[in-house]
Amino acid sequence: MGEAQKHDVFQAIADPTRRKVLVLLSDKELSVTEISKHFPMTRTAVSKHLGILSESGLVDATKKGRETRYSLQPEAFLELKDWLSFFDQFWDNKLSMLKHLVEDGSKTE
Amino acid sequence: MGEAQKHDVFQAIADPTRRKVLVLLSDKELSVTEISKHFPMTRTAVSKHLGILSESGLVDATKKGRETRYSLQPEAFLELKDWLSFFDQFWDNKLSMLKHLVEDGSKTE
DNA sequence: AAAATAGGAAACCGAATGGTTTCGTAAAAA
DNA sequence: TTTTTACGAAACCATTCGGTTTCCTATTTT
Repeated sequence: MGEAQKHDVFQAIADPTRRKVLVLLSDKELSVTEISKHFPMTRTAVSKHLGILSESGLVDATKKGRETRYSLQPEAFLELKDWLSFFDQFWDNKLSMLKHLVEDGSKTE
Repeated sequence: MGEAQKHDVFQAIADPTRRKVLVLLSDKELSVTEISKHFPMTRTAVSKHLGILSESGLVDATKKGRETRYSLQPEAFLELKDWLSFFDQFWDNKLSMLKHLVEDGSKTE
């Protein structure tokens, strides 16, 4: 019950390599070795990235024989969407305000 | 034209302090000193966070006399929304698959 | 003019990050 | 059974990160 969970979803998507991994996994589940082929770094490095992704809940790791299949865990994106959606209101307001300003023409064209 | 831009939006929102700053700024524009009151750290530390946020484009910094007013730049959230929305399709599919599974009743209730 | 206020720049520090190589182990193939 | 393959754990390394203190420069206020 006392899982520390060192990495959350926000940290997980902060790294470009990890974001690319997520895109790769959106197509189909893959092993570490398969994923590694897409990156100019060692398999171990990719493995660590997968560790962080799986710790954050964004991907699932399932052992199948001697290999581990990594797959997307789309539900985990909800936390991100929820946080982002909070700012939607302001985005809308500010955008319509901007529209107003432009239409009012405070700038002599 | 050759702006390096060390910090992008993904890195910017990775830190919990910065996420909280964004929420604060969503209410109204604030100065560094005002924002600092909400955190158990020095004004300088908060100032650095604001530097990163403003570098990423998520906030705007405008000097007004001796103080700097920081405000939300909601348009910058679009990059995040866009990236996230790519995964919506998979989220939807998996969710409806799950729904199916549940409705089919593979679990004897 | 003097004092107070707002805030950034610089130097510094410990811990975290992203990467490497090396090694051990379990499963599959020969 | 021997060998190959898949992979993680560990130790290590340079750089970045989040924070501090100290100091300097503008603006306000008095």
